[in-house]
Amino acid sequence: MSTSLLAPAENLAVGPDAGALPTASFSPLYQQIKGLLLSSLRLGEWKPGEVIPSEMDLAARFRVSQGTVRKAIDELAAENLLMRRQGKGTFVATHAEQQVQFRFLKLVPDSGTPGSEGPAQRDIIECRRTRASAEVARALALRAGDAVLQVRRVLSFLGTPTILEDIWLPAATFKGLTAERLANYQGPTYALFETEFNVRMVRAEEKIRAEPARGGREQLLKVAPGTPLLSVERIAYTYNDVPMELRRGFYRTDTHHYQNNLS
Amino acid sequence: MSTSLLAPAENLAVGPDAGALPTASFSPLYQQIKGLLLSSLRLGEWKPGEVIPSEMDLAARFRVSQGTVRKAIDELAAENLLMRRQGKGTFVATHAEQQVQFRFLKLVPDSGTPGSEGPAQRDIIECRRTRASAEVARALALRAGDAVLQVRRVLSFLGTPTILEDIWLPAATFKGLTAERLANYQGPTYALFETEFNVRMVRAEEKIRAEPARGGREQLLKVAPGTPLLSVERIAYTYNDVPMELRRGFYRTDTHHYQNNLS
DNA sequence: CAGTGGTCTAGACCACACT
DNA sequence: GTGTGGTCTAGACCACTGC
Repeated sequence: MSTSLLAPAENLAVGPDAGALPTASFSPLYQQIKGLLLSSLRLGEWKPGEVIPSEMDLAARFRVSQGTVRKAIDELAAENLLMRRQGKGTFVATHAEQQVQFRFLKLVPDSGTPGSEGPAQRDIIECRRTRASAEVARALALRAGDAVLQVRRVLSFLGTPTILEDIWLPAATFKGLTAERLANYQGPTYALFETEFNVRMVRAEEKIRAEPARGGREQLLKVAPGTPLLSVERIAYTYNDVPMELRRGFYRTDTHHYQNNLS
Repeated sequence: MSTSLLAPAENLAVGPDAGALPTASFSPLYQQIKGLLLSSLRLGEWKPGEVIPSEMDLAARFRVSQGTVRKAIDELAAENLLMRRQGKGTFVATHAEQQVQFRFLKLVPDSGTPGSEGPAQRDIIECRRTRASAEVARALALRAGDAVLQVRRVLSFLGTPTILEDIWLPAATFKGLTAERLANYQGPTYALFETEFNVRMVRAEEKIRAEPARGGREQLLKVAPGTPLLSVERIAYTYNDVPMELRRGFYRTDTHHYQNNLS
């Protein structure tokens, strides 16, 4: 990795360019700092919602200049892992915030703004412990047969059932999750995961298809059999690209649509 | 806006902090530089694919430090308007590049990578001049009845018709576009727009729904009537958020899916 | 007021590409 | 070698927050 942060004194010994020694496979200092910050986040040194040390403090801790720390933080902020607030500090991002409440839910009402319908009504249909199928195991990087929690729920807006979701979670990590806790918790499900299970979802991948309503889903969503639904398969990841949730959603799109911005 | 770039000499007169004079509504210098770069892009001073002047040259031109220019370019690069290549220079982004060939097409085959099926076969069903409906006019910021070009085409992968698209373009800007030119052009349609009509698409918004195949679309896509299709309504924008294209696509999702990454 | 993040500058050197 | 973007540092000052 070039300039070792295990011997940080070297970085200050020879001047402004100390961190940029020539190497075979070059890794910028700020990337290494970013990695260290990531470790601290992963290990829970700073928890979601908390402030992290100031740029100056971190610079002193890692024996680099403030600008280098800044660049590392900039990237983490761009990835939505940290949140900067001028005059206050830099905070660990959390799903329990109004601003980013719907960051992972791209289904919005055709008229009005996201959330304008008020909070969704959540009905937990079931929450049970089961064994991972081959497909679930592959998605969650488990072995087939490993224990998983399976949750089925319906989200309704203005009284209309709109989203049916099946969620699979590794039972080892989400030990103690029950239908009651899911139903009673106020706020995003991912915020509950943060506070109760110390799991922060960082990014997700979604595969979207159009499928006819069948297999009992038409009843739960109160649509005619065969009605086209949006099938949204999501894998959500924590730090270090570790998959932590598989979610299969069926969205009604008669009054809502999936909104995506390309750039 | 604070420090005026119309009187740039002031910025160098008093030292390192010259650009950060206190103001009522504060606008950082690099944001102003970004605006100037955006103007040059919009006015076509540098065309897609071309190099822009070096950071040092731009710094001299705008009478600011290289670091300030760098930050402006960084943001434009993050928005995919510019492309940096170490050792070579900074280039105006273009849709005519292998790397970003499919930046706006999120439909990928279930197995294999995007583009692994080779180039799509494009059949232009029609290309005609018509008048904007109220809906089209609203999307393209035109007046109802204004002249628009309407294109209908089918994209096929490995011989299977997979995407049916209706495209609406303001006729004033796309004067001279014909089915022949669309069919004969090798490469992304947006690359043709760049070279032939000097229109560069910068971002787009998509609204996605599940809808049954009907109205003749089932025949063009060779599916049974009522087959669920992904309906993708896209508005694409050039610089300054000017809408330049309305596109309504219907995607078969039996062998492909719409891939989206959330973060 | 002190402390935080945010901006700007200046200079040095590195990595990469072309000649 | 020369020129490009990329990294790192150091120091100054600005804008915002809260004591």
